[in-house]
Amino acid sequence: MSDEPQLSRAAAVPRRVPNPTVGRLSVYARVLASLQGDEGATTSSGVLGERTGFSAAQIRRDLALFGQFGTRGRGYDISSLRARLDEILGVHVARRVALVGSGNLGTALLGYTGFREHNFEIVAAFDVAPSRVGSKAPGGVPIHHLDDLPHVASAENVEIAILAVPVDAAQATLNAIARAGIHAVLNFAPTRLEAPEGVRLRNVDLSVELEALSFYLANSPDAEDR
Amino acid sequence: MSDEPQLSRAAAVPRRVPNPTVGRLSVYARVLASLQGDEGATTSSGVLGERTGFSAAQIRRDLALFGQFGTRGRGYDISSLRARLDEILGVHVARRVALVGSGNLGTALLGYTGFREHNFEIVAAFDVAPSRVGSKAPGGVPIHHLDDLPHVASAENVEIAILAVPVDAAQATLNAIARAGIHAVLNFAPTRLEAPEGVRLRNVDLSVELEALSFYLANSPDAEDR
DNA sequence: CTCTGTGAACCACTTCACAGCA
DNA sequence: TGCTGTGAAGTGGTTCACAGAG
Repeated sequence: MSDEPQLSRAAAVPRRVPNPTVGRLSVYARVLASLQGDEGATTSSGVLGERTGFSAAQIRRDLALFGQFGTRGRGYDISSLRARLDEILGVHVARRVALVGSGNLGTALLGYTGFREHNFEIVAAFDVAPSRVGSKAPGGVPIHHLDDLPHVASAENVEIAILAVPVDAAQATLNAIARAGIHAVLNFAPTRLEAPEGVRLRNVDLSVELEALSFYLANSPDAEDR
Repeated sequence: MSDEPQLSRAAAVPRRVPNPTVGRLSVYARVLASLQGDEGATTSSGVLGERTGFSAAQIRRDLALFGQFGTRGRGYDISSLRARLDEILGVHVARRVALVGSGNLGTALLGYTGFREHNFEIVAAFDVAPSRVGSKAPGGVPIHHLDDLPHVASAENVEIAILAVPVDAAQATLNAIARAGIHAVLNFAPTRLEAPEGVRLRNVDLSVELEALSFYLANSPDAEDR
């Protein structure tokens, strides 16, 4: 069972995929979407390289991880590669997302149209502030009390949580999310969280990003010329 | 001049710093801030490791890049290490930031209190929508027309731009930012941008983050057990 | 005995370079 | 001929493990 004879192409997702590859797959999918043209149109690792800023070799290597979709001499079929990438990324089905924390940032995220385009659907929001609970966020998403998370999450089949609560509440809220059976969390709270068993956690940390920029300003490798 | 005899500690910022290290330094600084206690209190790479989730060896390696601030057997002096990190990160002086694009996400960022805490100050916002230009964003930050960027940026000594415009406008706006003499940009537009000469660009891409989470949901390494 | 600073080993990811198929 | 897929080499970052300072 370790070596089922591949019917030439296709191929399942391999045991281990390098972390950086996952992010790039998402970029490839986006570029392919913008390239999508006539039936049967193809592209190449070279073109994708120009459009994505990654090297052609890198792209071939990434794609080859999942099987061989290319045709030597011709390149990759745009629409079938795109379909396969969506499938690999699991975005061929709509993903149901909960927004936990409906403050400033949280509600701004609700207004971000990119989610829908990428097949992510925010189906519920949560908060603890009495002023917000019970109302609807912009876009008509109902705001529930955090205590209702387990119930609502399972009723709504939530798969991903966006965590946008204050730092002090972040770890406890993350734990509650985990207990509610949600296994993927995108955290915006600027603090290092301990991921509960079985939970995939990714962090978007504005402070870290800004401080990194500040670092480069302060230590510009070629600051002398301006 | 390549080898001035270090007066034991201190040490300038080295030629090359690994990219991941920069982000970690920011995390160390944050944890040190939360640890700050009595005069002369110390901590160790072990403790910092617990608090940050990075390995103790990793932390020692990162810090040693910038000189030797530790004392064998005792650890690191909390407040002096913190001060030195702030200096290395360039956040011992306030950094002046412009917000370019004052839509949903942009204004939400204005409400993010973390900036001030970390010594980043949003001094101006920009937009092209007549309905927004001329008004003040929440927090009292004036919204200028994008055309005034060069003028305002230099008058206000803006060093960092936060780019929060729609995808179609992103590259052109980035170019305008570069022409205005700003050399560090944090981009929220979900698209791969070409950084103009001399511009440090960092990306925060929600779609990529969510698709990465989706990937792990779809290909959970241990999906069988739940 | 503790905890740093650091060579050396290790590992993960990337790039090179080319054989081979269309 | 053009472009993929992939061994092999290379690069960069991390971990090990320990000498040595306090």
